[in-house]
Amino acid sequence: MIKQTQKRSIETRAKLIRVSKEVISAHGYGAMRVEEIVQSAGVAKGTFFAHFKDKDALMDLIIGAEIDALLDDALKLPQPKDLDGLILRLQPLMNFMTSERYIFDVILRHSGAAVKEEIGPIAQTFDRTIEIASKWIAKGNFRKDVPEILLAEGVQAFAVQAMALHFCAINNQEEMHLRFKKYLQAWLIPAP
Amino acid sequence: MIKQTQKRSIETRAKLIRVSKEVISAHGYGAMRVEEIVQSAGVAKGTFFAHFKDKDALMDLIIGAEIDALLDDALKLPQPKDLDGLILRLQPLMNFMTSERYIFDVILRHSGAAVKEEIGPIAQTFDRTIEIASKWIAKGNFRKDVPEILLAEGVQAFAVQAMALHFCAINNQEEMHLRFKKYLQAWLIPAP
DNA sequence: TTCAATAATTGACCATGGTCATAAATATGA
DNA sequence: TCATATTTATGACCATGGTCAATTATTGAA
Repeated sequence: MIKQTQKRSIETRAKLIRVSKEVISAHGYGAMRVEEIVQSAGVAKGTFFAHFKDKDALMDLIIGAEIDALLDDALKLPQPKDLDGLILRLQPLMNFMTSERYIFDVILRHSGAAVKEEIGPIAQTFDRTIEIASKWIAKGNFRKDVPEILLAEGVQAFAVQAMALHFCAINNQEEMHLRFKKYLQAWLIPAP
Repeated sequence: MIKQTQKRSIETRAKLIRVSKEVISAHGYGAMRVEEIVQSAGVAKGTFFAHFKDKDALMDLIIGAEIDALLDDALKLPQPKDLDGLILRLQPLMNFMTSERYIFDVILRHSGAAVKEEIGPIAQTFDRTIEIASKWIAKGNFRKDVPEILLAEGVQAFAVQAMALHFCAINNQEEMHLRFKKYLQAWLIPAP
């Protein structure tokens, strides 16, 4: 038997997401409170959890959508061919991910999905990023001794590392990108 | 003026840590409840937070100590010289870090310290791991076109990536180590 | 020993995410 | 349209981490 989803339910869910985005753009991700969302949306607290497994699930959705939008933007620009171009394309992504400690934490929690069947929005964007990056890498002037998918996975690993260190001490965003470049230089263009 | 620490305080703190370790070894890290700790220790809840900034701070301490012990173990063994040896030395570390999803989350949260002055136990073990790994790498038969510190940072980045993917879908520990090896082969012994 | 200053502890209270039995709304078949 | 089944919404309640003004213990100088 297939569960029938009523129009009312779809509307409530949409309202919750819309209100959440409004609240977030006003006060940031970390300050979002479920209580505030349900009050602004005019529904009961239980309704929120009838639509989203937990607060993190909604965050997964909204942050995942934001990342997807940034990937769309990156695809509108000409394909990068060298290291600097590659880094430049990934910069908006990394800047968003590090714009709030809370965002980065949510992303880390969701970057590996719990089970393959229920792979969440953020985990999907990670897959998508690897797919996109591997195509860029294949077309560019980078090492060829290793499959481009592996190279793309490495780019992601280094991006995470650079972002994690960004929250350390007095590192600013410029420093983060410099560190990222140092990693990628050694990873994508080795010269032993 | 220097704060005088009384013996009583030191004892209370030690008791809290001891009880916490007991409770954790009985039920795991994720199941630890502050309420249970203070009851077992026979102190008030406020006392816990007088000794530790928050629950995470205690976890940082205990998990950091565990990692340090594993690093000590690794240093007792002969120094690795090839890729398999390197991976073998890091295996106990990675197995512990992935033995509970909660542990891995705590580690990720603390791997980059908030400010340099108050770098926590886990962040310190990350520094120490890089230091140790870089020495191993310097002595081994690996690429020389890049400083060993950078190589060690990369090893850590790939370890985190392999561990994160371990929680994805049906990956077991063997698969995690295989993936790790694939990364390190390309990172430490490139052949372009 | 006494007393004032400082350190340590206490526990009632709060903040916030999350649950679940119950009620209300909606769809469906006769 | 009515009766019944299914979906959706409700809000009192719970779990758990965390706060802080008040209390108690300790120390050291007179």
